[in-house]
Amino acid sequence: MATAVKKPNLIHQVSDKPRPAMKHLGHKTKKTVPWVDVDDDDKSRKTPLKRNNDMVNVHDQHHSARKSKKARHSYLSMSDLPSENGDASSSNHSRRRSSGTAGPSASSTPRLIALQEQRRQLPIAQGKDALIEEIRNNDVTVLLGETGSGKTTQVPQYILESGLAENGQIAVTQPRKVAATSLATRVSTEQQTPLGSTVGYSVRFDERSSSSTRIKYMTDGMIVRELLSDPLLNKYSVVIVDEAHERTLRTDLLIANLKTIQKQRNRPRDEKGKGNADKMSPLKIVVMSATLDAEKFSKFYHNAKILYVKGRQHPVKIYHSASSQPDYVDAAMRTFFQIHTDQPPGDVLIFLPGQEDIESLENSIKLFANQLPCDTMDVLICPMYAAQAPGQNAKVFTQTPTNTRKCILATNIAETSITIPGVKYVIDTGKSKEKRYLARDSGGGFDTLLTKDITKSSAMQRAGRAGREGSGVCFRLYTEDAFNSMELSAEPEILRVSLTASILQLKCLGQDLEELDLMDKPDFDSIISALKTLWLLGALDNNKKLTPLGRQMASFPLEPPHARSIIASQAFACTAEVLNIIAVLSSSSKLFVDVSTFRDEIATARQKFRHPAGDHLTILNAFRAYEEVADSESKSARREWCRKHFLNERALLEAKEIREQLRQVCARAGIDWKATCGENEDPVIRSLGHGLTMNSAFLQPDGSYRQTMGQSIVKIHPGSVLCDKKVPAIIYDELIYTNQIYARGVSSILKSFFVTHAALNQRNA
DNA sequence: GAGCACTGC
Repeated sequence: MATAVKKPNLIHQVSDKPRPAMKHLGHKTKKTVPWVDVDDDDKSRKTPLKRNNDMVNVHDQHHSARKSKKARHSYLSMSDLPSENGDASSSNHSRRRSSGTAGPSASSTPRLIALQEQRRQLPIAQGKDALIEEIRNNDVTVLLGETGSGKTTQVPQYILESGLAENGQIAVTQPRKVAATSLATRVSTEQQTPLGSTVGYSVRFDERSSSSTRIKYMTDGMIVRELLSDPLLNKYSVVIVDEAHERTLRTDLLIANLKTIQKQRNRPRDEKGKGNADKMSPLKIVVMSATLDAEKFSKFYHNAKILYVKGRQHPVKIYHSASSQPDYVDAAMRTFFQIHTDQPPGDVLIFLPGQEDIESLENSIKLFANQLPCDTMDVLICPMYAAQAPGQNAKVFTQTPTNTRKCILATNIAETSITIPGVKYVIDTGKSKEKRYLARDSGGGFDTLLTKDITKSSAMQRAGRAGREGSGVCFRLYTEDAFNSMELSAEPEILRVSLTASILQLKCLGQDLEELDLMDKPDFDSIISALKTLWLLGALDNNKKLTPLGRQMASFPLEPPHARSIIASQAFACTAEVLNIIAVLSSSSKLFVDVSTFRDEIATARQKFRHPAGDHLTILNAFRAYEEVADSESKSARREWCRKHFLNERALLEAKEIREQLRQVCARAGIDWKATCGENEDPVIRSLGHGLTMNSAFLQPDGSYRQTMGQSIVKIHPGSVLCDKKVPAIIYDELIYTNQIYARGVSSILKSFFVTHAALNQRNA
């Protein structure tokens, strides 16, 4: 705990130390502020973010790139681009009805006129013609656009108006569902067409598009899934990969596939001839990134041209700590009170790695806030993290009461996923938790979840959160040197997650991950580990070739072990039960919410669902109980029931949607999803066992559990109903290393299962 | 006695 400090006046203590690193103090030359101002001069007060070292580097990189003969990169700032006469519909290339995009005559309401005016004011609007020209002349274009440039909403519309996509749709991929749906809504408003006509979206469980759809916002997972039915993506004539810098696993797979698809689709075209007698229409690729690694995308696509568009952000003043702050929770608290007592009103957003630190800081701040003089503003603390009880997170969005300063304690959830209004100050601890898969050639790999230093991109993103509505201030609890030595951007996901599902999916496309032309190639160990898992599940044969079982597994939108469990349930006639469990496990939110203050109440409420066989059947009990209530009660009664039992209804509602989708897949595969085993639940565990064979452990004489595939000692996670129980053998959903290796989602299983299962596998092999 | 960043099909 960080509450070693007893008196509020000690808040300033840290700043009384010598400050050798200090170069310049801001306008407030208070001795007590230990901050280093990164703006040595005031020339760029308008865009202090640009003053960051890596932004400067971009210029340097581009300058040197321009000199190099090989690289074709150019630095097109908005001032370099020819400006356009303002009316988008006057574009020479516009062959479509102008949809009233910017023409004043077409707009009817003042709101729409304002909207079109807003569009014209976006930084990217001035570079429109040059941008379209580049896209027209190049197969691949890399667009580096800062936040607020308008690239995501405008570029697809420019392409549509230019007629570049006449033979197909324009796909715009996003890593997150909310982004895809909200962008589609926004852009369809701008186009003055109903959502789902000209502009639509496609995300899991939700599709709004039609045969007339020209611009389709979709998740990257969705388009990778589409590869299975349309390997050349013939539907699309332009694919825009947005947020490419995030380097999600699916974005990387898409980028690799687009390269080979483009080679095939653009090949028959005669270099000179415009006559497109070929059946295949060419594909244009636009890669959009918000950070500085655009070079990498360019190199990957044969030195594709990089275009740069300025962003629009309010100025954010950045201070670095003069010395490093090992106890970042304590440092965050001191900084918060410095802001609270010295700075004008405005909410504070503090970035912390996890729930534990958030709770600890919440307690410290509460303790001190009570001791402040009466004339200071009140403090309203809003913790915010994904695992938090739903409804608690909503507190963040409520209007801050008068004479109150909101203090938001958030994880990375507030970095990209959620934008919180009213934030003027950001405190950045420089830390986040990162999940990383540790492959073991024994096959018993596991995830680690450890606190790590963030990257420069991340630090800039966090600082930017202070400048959403007006100028802001960001206090970094690390030195400028520490910032300079940070990695530029996060390691791509493909290098740190389990590849099991992706390798299976690629096998269905006839591709091998190890032969794919990827921007970053994963470790050999990681591939071997995934191949081994797939072989164990029966998805691959001894020659690494896809089996019919593997193909069937890939048809489920699930992790291979879960898909395997469902397929196994057919033989045990308990598909109904297994689907219920897998659906809840696949839900993005947790069913059992933990609020530490109600621990005892939660334990009592959960007792009702507790199943001696473990977590899987406990989940089944809870889901069944909910469905009984759901059938007979009103919506509000259901909600109340969930609240009373500390169940997250959102998880249950999502599980029902997933279950419906899984039932459809089952029906297509000829699996009877209605098959039920009734009261005898032993077959359920057996089905799960077929999917989780590699996730099993045996009890040792000393009372610990040891992996069956690997040598690690694992502990049952405290959140499990089997915690502290000693059963001969367990299966688990996942293994996660924090302080120890914990097994989560645990069920008891007969040891003999593994003997018969192994025999069965051998016979099949 | 002890605990868990975030996505996606």
